[in-house]
Amino acid sequence: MPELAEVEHARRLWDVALGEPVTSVHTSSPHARALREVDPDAMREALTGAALVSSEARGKQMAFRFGPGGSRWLGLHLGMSGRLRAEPAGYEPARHDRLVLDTGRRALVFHDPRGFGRVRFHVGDDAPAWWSSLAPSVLGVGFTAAGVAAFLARRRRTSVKAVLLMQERFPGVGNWMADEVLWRAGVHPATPAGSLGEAGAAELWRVVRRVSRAAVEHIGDDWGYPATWLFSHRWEAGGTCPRCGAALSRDTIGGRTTCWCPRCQPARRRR
DNA sequence: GTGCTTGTTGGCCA
DNA sequence: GTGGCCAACAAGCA
Repeated sequence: MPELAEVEHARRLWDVALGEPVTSVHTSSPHARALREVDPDAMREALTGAALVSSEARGKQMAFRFGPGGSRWLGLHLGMSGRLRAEPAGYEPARHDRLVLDTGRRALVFHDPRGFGRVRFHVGDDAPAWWSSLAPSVLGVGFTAAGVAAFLARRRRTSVKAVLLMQERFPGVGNWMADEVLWRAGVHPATPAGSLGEAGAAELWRVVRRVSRAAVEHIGDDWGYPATWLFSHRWEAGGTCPRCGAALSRDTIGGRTTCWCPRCQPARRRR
């Protein structure tokens, strides 16, 4: 389920170890896909003895910084099925644990059965490109209505659903958030991005921010979203629209399973 | 057994 | 070069 809010939540789970030096580093098989971009031995050497000093999430990406000045950069992406956990000291790495950092007081675990997640590592005072080149947060000042309008215009023939999934403009928006946004905006997911126009783009911009902010506020240990959200009904058999009660539609749009309300999000007439 | 899956990438084609 | 689409990656679940 890792989208913006879940990633932010995952990041906080590891923050319990802030200030604690790493005593040992366990990685799964060196040829695991998740580790394809790192040298496990070099990472182990650079992290051992270094304390976790800060963490940050940007969209679906996370950076954990270790050591004096935060010069050791550990980047994590959860992929489809990744989870972060903090376990008591003495934790034994289990199947599909891609990375386990032991601090002596607890173990920080990156668990990812499907292996679409990704570990990156960098040593240096400056942020590596995989961190510094990320798109501006949808909750920050760099995410503007004008930027959204220009992006939609450039991808005018692509379905708005597929466009919302593009991390280069909507970092952190994933499949369920895209559907939630379109449902609230009353836009059919197959609508070509270019047909929304300036007003439609501005509305989409507003709703992306609103859904993102609300998702971050609601994420927590009990992790559930309100029953008034499409999210709560999209996977249940015979799910109905929480706003109008109509049976929800489901189809593949933009290459992903997409759920929408045919009454609240009618297909657009061609102009 | 079948047919899905909350993500990303690379390759192909227009 | 840009935009657009899709298969592939892997494991678990119904």
